[in-house]
Amino acid sequence: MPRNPNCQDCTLHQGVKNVCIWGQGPKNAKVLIVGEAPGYNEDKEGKPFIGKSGQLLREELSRAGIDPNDVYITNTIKCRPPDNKKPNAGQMKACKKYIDEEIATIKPEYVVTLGAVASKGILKKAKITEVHGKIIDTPNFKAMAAYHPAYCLYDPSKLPVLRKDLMRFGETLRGVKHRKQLFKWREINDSSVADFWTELGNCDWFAFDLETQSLDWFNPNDKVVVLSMSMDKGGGSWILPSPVMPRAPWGWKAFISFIKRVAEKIRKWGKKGVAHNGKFDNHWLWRKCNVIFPLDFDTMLASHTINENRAHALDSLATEYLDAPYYDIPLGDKQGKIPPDDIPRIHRMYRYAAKDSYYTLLMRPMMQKELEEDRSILRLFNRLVMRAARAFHEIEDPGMKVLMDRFSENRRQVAKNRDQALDVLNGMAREAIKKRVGPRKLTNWNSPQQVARLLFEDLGLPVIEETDGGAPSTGEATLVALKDLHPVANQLVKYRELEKFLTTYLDGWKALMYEDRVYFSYKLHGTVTGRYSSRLHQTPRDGTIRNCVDAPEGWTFVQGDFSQAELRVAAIISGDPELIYCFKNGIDVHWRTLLYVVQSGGAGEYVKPVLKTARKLAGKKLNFNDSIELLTKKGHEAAIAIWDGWKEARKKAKGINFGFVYGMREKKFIEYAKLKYGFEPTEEEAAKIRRAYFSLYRGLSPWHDRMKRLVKLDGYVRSLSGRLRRLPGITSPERSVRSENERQAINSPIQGFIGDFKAMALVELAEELDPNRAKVVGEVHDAILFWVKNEYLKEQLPIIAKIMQNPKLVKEFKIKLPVPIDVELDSGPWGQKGNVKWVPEKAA
DNA sequence: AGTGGAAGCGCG
DNA sequence: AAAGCGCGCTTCCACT
Repeated sequence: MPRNPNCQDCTLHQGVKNVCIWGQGPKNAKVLIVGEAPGYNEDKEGKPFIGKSGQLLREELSRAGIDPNDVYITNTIKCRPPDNKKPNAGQMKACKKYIDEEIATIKPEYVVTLGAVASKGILKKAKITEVHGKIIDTPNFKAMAAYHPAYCLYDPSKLPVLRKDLMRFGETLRGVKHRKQLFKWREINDSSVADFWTELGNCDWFAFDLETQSLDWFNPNDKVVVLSMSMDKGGGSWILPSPVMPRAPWGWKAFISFIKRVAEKIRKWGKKGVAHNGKFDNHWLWRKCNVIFPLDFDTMLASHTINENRAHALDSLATEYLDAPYYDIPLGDKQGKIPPDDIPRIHRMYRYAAKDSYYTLLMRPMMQKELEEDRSILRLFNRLVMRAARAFHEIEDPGMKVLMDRFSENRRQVAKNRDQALDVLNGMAREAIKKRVGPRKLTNWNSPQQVARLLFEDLGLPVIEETDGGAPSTGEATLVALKDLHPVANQLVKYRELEKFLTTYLDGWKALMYEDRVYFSYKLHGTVTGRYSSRLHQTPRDGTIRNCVDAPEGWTFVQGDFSQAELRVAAIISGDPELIYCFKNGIDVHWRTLLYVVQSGGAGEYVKPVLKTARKLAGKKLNFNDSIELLTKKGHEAAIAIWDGWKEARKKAKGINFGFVYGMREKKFIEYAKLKYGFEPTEEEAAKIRRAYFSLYRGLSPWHDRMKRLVKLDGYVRSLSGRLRRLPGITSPERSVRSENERQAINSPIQGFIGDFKAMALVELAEELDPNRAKVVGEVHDAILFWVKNEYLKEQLPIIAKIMQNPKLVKEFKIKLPVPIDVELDSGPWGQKGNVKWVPEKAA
């Protein structure tokens, strides 16, 4: 099939200069490189890769020792899509025959795909961040996916990755062997077990990894499939199959007691353990064998501490560090779901499992070296990250106690309300449509597509905003804007909330539950800033779900909050005198912001309430400025006692504080105000409020500027705890990318430090508290959750507060905090109104 | 039958 | 000219 200038298989041929642009290069090329689609220049000249990204590609090929003239270069899609849009599925399909034909004609030994479109189209592999750089075998050629040079031009932080991938690829072409295949694995049995003990006895470090039937370590029905261990100092890799596997050398009792003996010897001999997300493996070892292995180094957490921006999956790190070939196998195989007589497939699984621990073992010293390149990073990893990893095994283990009766009753109620809301919704829609366009099929209200068709076509309502994908949005902001035009809008908001509660939480949690406990896990590497991530974090504040979480019989659930942590740390880092003054003198910052904004002529609806409230508080009529001053002094609680509306007003100010501190501009502010509080400031009013804000907190702008300068200079910012946030995108030629990186440079040190501060408290609490009296059971960013034995509440609350306010590690890290971190403790079912609050003395 | 991107929404 | 930050989960939908 030759090039086809008359192709009309999709719409792309319309409006392009050159239809079906073919590749360029030697017809017998050993390497075929395939990009995405022609751009403007390519379309104009009728040749692929002649613009800036083509130039970059050729440079990088040469740098990798590959002559650009020796390779055949083409695109997945042969016609230029309009407006630099990504080709859609139909276009991909229509063009597939051409690129297949091209590959069949050239018969390359190697194919390199550039970018997600090519990777998906040619290799059927999406997730370019995970698969790039791996040499993958396919029936007709070997292949490697890499980032597209155009993407690297857009975000230069990806360029080193492309460079490294091409370098490695060049070496592969020249036949450079990256690593001698020393890897071999052995299965434990009667004749090999003596060698196993010898190797374990000789090693300094051992790596361990489990394959399991599921991720649910808390479920007694799910079993361990294999344990793999690898030893250094000349040791090899071992497979210890559980009785889940056919021909396992033991039954469950013997398997478990063997693992117990291994754990005992490891302890006795002082062997050091390394694992990739070892917290997970230790959960299983603890629940199934009642032992844990020492976790002295976690390669997943090291990877995150070394470079928070990359993927931390073991196989992608193994590719990066060790040039490991692609070695993944199907999920079912890892779970042991293999026909018992399929020995090769079982051995393939064992080999896979053994490689996991082998690669983990090999990466440990390499990562150790990288950590040692930066003293603060090394300190952070050893004294905080690894300690937290060990602590979280114990924190997660008991799960969260659920009040089952309350939970099921709430589920029933929410389901009923959801069904009712749905009926009302359907009724409304049926009526309205009948009048306008005649009968229609019932809308699936969970489908944004169908909702959009109903709102904007059938009902003829105006489109308010578009989604990222260019479709008319049916999000909450749109529905709020439409609420006076059609009752369906408001009703849909109600339905969505109930549906969310029901599916995501009340039903969604069931998969995490066993008996009366719900088991959450935390990713300590879950964010780029250094916060943790967990499903628990999204639990609605509304009591429906939260109040069902409590402590077991005889214990009390306690939540310890760092009060206003983000603004406090913003005050510390920016040095803003007003914020510092507020925190030192116990003035509520949201309240201060609110009154100042009103005083400066923003939020006009609060002028009257200011005068009224002040009059009541003073017992006489005051002028406006005196009223503001009095309210500031008396505080928000006194004001709320007089007029409940101040509560809502303070909430608005909270949004202002967070938005503006992190760089929100007028436009977004208006949107935010409209959605959350139903008032719509003009551009001018918004600008006024914003100006007032930055003149009150005059230290904020200089701090923003400082962070922008720093990140531009260094390419990273560092938090007080020494954690790095690398922002290589700051050098992008795209203003929007640079701006995004600047805002992250402002936000990350705050978010990151609070995360680390909380972790400092957490490890101390987990290590120091007497678990018979109080124990940590979870965290929510700036809050720590506990169970406290009832009779020790009085004794334990001050101990908890003291550690939370002043963790020892803060001093050890030589961090000085001019503004104290205050905490509030709250006991009773999680988030329940009317719980007992306890505020300790202010921190020193 | 499983996968992955979008859209939408819950949290700090 | 234009710009809050950080997450995880469920559903739909298109695809293999």
